[in-house]
Amino acid sequence: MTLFTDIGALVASAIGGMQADGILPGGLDLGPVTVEPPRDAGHGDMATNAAMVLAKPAGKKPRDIAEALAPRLAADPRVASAEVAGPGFINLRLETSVWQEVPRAVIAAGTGYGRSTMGGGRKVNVEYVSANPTGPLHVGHTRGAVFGDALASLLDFAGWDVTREYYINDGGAQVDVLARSVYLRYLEAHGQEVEFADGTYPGEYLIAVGEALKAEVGDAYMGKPEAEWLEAVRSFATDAMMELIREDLKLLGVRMDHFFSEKSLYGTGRIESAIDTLKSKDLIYRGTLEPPKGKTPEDWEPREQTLFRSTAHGDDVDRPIMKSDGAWTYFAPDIAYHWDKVSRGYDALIDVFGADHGGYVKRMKAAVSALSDGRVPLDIKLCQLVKLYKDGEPFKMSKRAGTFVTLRDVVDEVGPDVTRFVMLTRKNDAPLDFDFGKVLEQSKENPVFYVQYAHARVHSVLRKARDAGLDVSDTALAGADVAQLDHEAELAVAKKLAEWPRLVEIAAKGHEPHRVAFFLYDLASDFHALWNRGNDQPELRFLQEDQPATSAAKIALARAVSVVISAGLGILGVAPVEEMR
RNA sequence: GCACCCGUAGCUCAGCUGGAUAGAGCGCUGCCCUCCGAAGGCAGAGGCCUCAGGUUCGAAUCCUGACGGGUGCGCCA
Repeated sequence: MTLFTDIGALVASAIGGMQADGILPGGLDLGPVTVEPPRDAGHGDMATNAAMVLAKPAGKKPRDIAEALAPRLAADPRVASAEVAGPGFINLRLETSVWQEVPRAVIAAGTGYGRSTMGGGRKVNVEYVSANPTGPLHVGHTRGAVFGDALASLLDFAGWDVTREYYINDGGAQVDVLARSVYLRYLEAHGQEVEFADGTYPGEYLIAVGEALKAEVGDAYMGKPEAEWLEAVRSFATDAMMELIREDLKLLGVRMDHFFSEKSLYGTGRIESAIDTLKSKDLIYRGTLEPPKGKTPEDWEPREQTLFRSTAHGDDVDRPIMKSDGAWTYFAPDIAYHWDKVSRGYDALIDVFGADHGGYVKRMKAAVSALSDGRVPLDIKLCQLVKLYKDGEPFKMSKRAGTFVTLRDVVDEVGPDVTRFVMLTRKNDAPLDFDFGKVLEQSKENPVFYVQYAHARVHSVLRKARDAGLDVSDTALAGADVAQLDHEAELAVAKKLAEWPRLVEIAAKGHEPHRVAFFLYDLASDFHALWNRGNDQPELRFLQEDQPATSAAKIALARAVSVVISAGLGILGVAPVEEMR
C-alpha cells in the first residue's frame, strides 16, 4: 500500500457514494481511474483523471462529474483541497501533516519501506547470464548479469517469490570445441608443441585447465584417439569453466539459486517428452521451409525437416527442431528447458538475453505459450551492447588475439558497486557507454557518486549529531516531533520519499530496474538541493544548535533519505557508503 | 526482402504504459561562492518529440505507412 493507493481508494469510495446517491450509474469500470503526482508541482500533490475517464460511460460531462466529486474528496481529513482544473482533472492538496509523517514511517519500516505485496507471493523464474561454459564472462555478460540480478531483487521487493537461474549450455558442439582446446593445452603441459587451428579456443585461461587435467590423469590421454578422451575432457573442462564463471559472478556479487544443465536433458527422455507434449497439440510436423525472401543463402536447397508450428503462437515462420542427421537443433533443448520451468509451477518466466538473440524471442514465446496453453507469460528482456571508453576514447579490444575485456577486468578497475550502478543507468534496450574514467569521477555528472554522496552526507550529519550528544537512533528519530518540518524545501523531499513505494511497483510491473537508479538520482538531487539551501539559510541545516527537538525532526528527514537510498541501492546490488574517499 | 529494437535540446539520455506549459546532466550565457555543509550554487537561452496520416475529450506515448540507425534471419549454440 502506498499513499497513492490510499488516495486511490478514497476516490473509488467517493465514486461509490455518488453511485449510491444516483449521481452516477452503477457498474462503472474504475480500472482506468488513476491517482498520480502531476508533472507540475504547482497543480498540487496528486491528480485524478476520474471525471474524464468516467464521462463517456456515465453519459455526463467531465466537468460536471468533477464538480460533484471534488467536494466529496475534500471532505476527507487528509485532503486539504480538491480543485477542478483543465479538461476535468481534480487536483488534490494533502494536509501538511500527511507529508510530515512520511519520514517517521520510513524510519519505522527501515529498508523494508516501499516493499510491496503486488506479487502476491507468486513464483517467477528469472533466467540470466546463461553464458556458454567456454571461457570467462566478458562485458556483455556483465550487463546481463547486473540487469537480471537487479530485476530479480526488484521483483522480490515487490512481493514475488523469485528464483534466479542460470542455464548451462553444456550440451552442444561448442563444449566439444572446448574439450579439444583443453586437450591441446594438456598436450602442451606435457611439453608438446601445439597449434590452435580455427575452430578452437586459443585463450590463455585454458592453460591452467590443461595443467589441472594433467595433474588429474597424468599421461593417460597422451596419443590416444579423440573417442577415448573427448567425453571425460569435456566434462572436466566444463566443470572448470563453470567454476571460473561462478567466481566471476561472485566478484560481481551475483548469486544464483539454481544452475540448470542442458546436458541433463539429453538421454533422459526429457527433450522427447517436451516434444511429445507439442505433438499432442498437433504442433509438430514434417515440412520444408521457404528460403528467406530477398537474401537466399548461396547453398540453399529445400530440405524436409521436423518443424515446430510456432506460427500458431505468434511466430513468423515455423522453426526446425531436428537437424537432417536426426540430431536435435539447439532449439529442442531450449523447448525442453522451458517446459521444465513451466512444469515446476512458475506463474511467470523471464529470460534475459543479449541483443544478438533478438531473433529467438518470438519462437521462445511461442514455445512457452504452446507448452502452457497460454497460462504462463514469458517476458524476454534483451540487453544491448556495452561500448567501452577510457576518458572519452573508445577502448579497443581484439577478439582475434583472445584479449577481450572480461568482467574481471571491469570489476578490478572500478569495483563491483560502480560496475553495477552504471550498468543500470540506461534502459536495457538502449546501448550503454561505459567510460572507465568518468564512472570514477567525483562530480554531479556521475550518478554513482551523486547518489552515494547523498547517503554519505546523511551519515556525516548523524555522526556530528552524535558528537553533539543527540540521540539519533532510529527509535528516537521515529518519534521525532515532525510538525517542525514545515519548510517547503523539506516537504518536497518528504514528498519524494512518499513516491518510492509507487515507483517500486511501476518498475516491477514493467520489469525495469533502471527506474530505481533514476529515482535514486532524483531523490539525491532533491536532498542535495535542500542541503545547499542550508548554506544560505542556516535554519534549513539539519543540525540546529541547542534545539534538540528541531534537530531531531530535520535529522529524521535526512535519515529517511538514507534509508530509501539504502533500500534502492540494495535492489541494485550496490553497497551504500557512509563516507566518501 | 522479412522480423525485432531504437529515433526526444548542440551532445548523452529520462519521460510514471494515453494526461495539463515535454524534463535531467554535459555544453553555452549571466550572476554568486571559493565559509570542509568541500568534491560548487542560482538563473537563463535552447524543442515541428524524424516525417505523414489515423484512433479520442487529449498522443512523445497506441495503430498504419514512409525515412534513418542497430541486431538477427533453415542442419551455429
